[in-house]
Amino acid sequence: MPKKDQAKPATSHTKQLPDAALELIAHRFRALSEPVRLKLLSALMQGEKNVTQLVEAAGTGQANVSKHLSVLKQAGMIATRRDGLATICAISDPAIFQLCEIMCAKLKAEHDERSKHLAGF
Amino acid sequence: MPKKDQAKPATSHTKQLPDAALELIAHRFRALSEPVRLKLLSALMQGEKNVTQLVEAAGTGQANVSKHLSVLKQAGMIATRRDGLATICAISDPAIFQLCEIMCAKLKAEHDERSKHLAGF
DNA sequence: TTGCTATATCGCTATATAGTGATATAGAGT
DNA sequence: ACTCTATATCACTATATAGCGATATAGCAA
Repeated sequence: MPKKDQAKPATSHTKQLPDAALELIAHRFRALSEPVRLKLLSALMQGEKNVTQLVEAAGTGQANVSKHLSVLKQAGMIATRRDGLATICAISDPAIFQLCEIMCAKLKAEHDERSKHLAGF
Repeated sequence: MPKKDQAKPATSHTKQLPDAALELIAHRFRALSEPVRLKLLSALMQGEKNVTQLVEAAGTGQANVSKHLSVLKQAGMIATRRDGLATICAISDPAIFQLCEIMCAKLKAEHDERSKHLAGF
């Protein structure tokens, strides 16, 4: 019979993270894997905003923004509260800043590298 | 005619990152958004490995692993070299470690939070 | 050459999800 | 009650991609 993963790691040197944890981590990275959601987070880095403001910032439809916001919320990246008619959104996890900084630095480094290749042109 | 994004930011206060950069960043986060790819990276954190070893570690088919590796390679996260019959893979960007550490810490914090809620049970 | 092994690629199916327009719900004002 | 505004949800289409089996390619050995 094929060996199946149990709750405890079987050999303790084969895998350092159980599959369930990998799925949770992948799910969170996935929340950051869409340009519209990054644009929403980028807008929220300047401070909390209501959905109408975010629709304006995102440049896509209201229904679409609403869905993207629920993805970010489920991933624990933003929090929402109701204020009268408006739903106010704010970044709820400062780790977002670190993650985006690292990824941006990576991008910038690669961009500089590409520019260097064109320098002698 | 509908207004299209030009190369230069129009107003310079509406968006801090151009759409093209957001797409590149999203693309890189997307490479980290699949459990199998995270498992591959996790295996590579112990040192470089050939594809056969990675197929074993990933627990999925060889064709699938090959595709996932090409995604990671295109995202600049791993590098490959040929050694006889084997293709040796290695993590090419130390930023991966930071990204995963932050995400894991986030997960752990949330898990501890959930456990606390069950503490009085 | 032939054969074997390691890896990559192709063709396909199934699933997930981004986007849209229409509708539903919630809250405030009349 | 009705109306307006803000947001959420539904129904649908289109696209992307994970996974699989089969095939192709590359390198080594005989």
